[in-house]
Order: sequence, then C-alpha cells, then structure tokens
Amino acid sequence: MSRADSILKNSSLSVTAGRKRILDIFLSANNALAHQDIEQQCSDQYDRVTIYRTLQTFLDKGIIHNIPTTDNSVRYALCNDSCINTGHHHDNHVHFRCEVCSKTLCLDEVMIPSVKLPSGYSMKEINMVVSGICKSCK
Amino acid sequence: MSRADSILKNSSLSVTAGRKRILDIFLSANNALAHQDIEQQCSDQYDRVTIYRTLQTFLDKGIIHNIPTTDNSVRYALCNDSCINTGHHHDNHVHFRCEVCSKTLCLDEVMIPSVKLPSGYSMKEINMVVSGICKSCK
DNA sequence: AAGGATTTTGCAACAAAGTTGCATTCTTAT
DNA sequence: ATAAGAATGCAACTTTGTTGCAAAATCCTT
Repeated sequence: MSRADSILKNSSLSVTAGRKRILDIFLSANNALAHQDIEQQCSDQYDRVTIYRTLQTFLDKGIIHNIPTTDNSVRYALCNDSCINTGHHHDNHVHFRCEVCSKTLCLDEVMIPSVKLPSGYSMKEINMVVSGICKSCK
Repeated sequence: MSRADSILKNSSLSVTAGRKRILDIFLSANNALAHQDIEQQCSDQYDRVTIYRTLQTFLDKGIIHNIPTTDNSVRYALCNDSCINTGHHHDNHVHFRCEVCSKTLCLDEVMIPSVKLPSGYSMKEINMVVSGICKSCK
C-alpha cells in the first residue's frame, strides 16, 4: 500500500485516483503548492473542479494546511505525521517565502514564539510567514 | 487641508477625488479592509479598476500595508504615521483576525517577536497573524 | 489665472479564478 | 456481485483581476 493510500485510509476518505495523484504531488514536493501548481501538474488528467474539491477535502481532514499570502494565491503544504495522525491540527512552525525563487517552505524546526495579546483577546491559531532569501538562493 | 490631502501630498501623489475618498474610507475604518470592502463603499462613484490601481499606488508609496490571509482576499490597513512620514515601511506589529466578526485588526502595540532562522536563510520581513476572538466579540 | 504636459480615470474587452447543479462513474461495504 | 453512497466531469455561471486607450482631471510654469 502506497504512502498516499494509507494517508487517505487513515483520514477515512475513499481512495480515488485523483486524490492519490494530488497527494503524491505533495509528497514529492519540497515546498508549499498553490492551486495553480497542482493544476499545472495534472489538469490534463483531472478536472479543475476536482482539484478545488480535493484540496478543500484535504484541508478539512487536516492532511494539508494552508499558508497565508499577500498575493491572493494561498499555498498548501502537507501536515507532518503527528498532525495527520491525531487529526488535530496544530500548525506551529514558521513558514518561509523566498523572494528569489518564490518558493514557500515549512521550517518545521522553527517554532512560532508565543505572543501576549492585549486583554480581552483570545488566541486560537498563530501564523507566521517570514520572507527573505533561502538557503539555495543565497 | 484634510487629513487625506496631506497624506497624499506627503507621498507626492496628485490629489484626486477618488484617492481622497478611498483614504477617507481607511481613515474612518477601525479594521483592515479588503478590496471588496472598498468597492462596496464606493463602486457607485468610482470604477473597479480605479480602486485596484489606487490600492496598488498606496501600497507602493507605503501609505497602506497588506495583511496576508488564507482566504484569497488580502486585506489592507493604513500604516501608522511614522511609517508614512519616513516612507520607510516597517510593519512590525501583529495582526489579529476575529473568527466571530471576521474583522482583521492591527494590534499596533504588540510587536512581532524575533525568530532565529536556520543558517543560510536571510530575513527581510516578518508577518504574523493571530486568529481567535476579539475584545468586542468575547 | 491660463495653458500645456503629465497623470489619472473610466470604459470596454478580456483573462483568470472560483462556484454550483446535475448526470455519470467509481468506491466501498454488505 | 450489487446496491448505496461518494467522487468526478462537464457546463454554465459569477467573481476577481488585468490591459489598452481615449477622455478628463491635476499640476506646474509662466
């Protein structure tokens, strides 16, 4: 059973060719992907609408998480195993966006530092995106 | 001379009715605005295209800054005075997104804590968005 | 204050991104 | 193997964003 298969099974999703394909694209990517990136790699085989729906399903199940951007092209990345297994999503690492290659990466080893909010505010999620120049582009 | 007028002058932009209107919308808003919010308030007077171009101009001049989102609707907020005056943009405060009222706020008093990146990475900008429940909604 | 150079705006046409309903096909559990 | 349920593809549509160009407004100089 492939890696994709077992992720789908664990999330109690039906195993379909499209979902496997999209998961494989994530599994072999070393950076976060936008909808468009996925589409470029498989729009010949799968409909645009299917890709939209699949990404949404993966998000709902916590298989991927999304990374905010300022350019209206949200990016998605695979959650790490503990995330997927618990089904409980905690996306507590920093994301990095390289200004040279435009890739967005999960810095899994860099934890988001805590912040103290003004009184009256409660915190549910934190997102931190650092931009600059990455290791490969410097 | 109105507040909007002087901001435009300081940024050496021509003072036009549309720019003043859009600036006034920001000045009277207590939260960050998406393109759509602006459009709803003045699309009867100004063309959609003008709004796009004006927001871009304001960004370029550092009059507003943008706040990343995960829903493909980037939001914009006025920069504080020091930002505008120096023309040098440093957007070092935390943003807060309320899950109840869906408003996005600048927490000007909450500074983004520093993080240490893995070696090889250089940092140019940091963005931090916290989501949860805001003071008015709790 | 008027006029000309320059900038901004509106319009139209277009391109890209995202959504919805429905019929067909595929999965899964029995 | 089959029936129930879920996923997919297609078509049509809506929303969002972009571009070129002509008309209008702004600004600078005198």
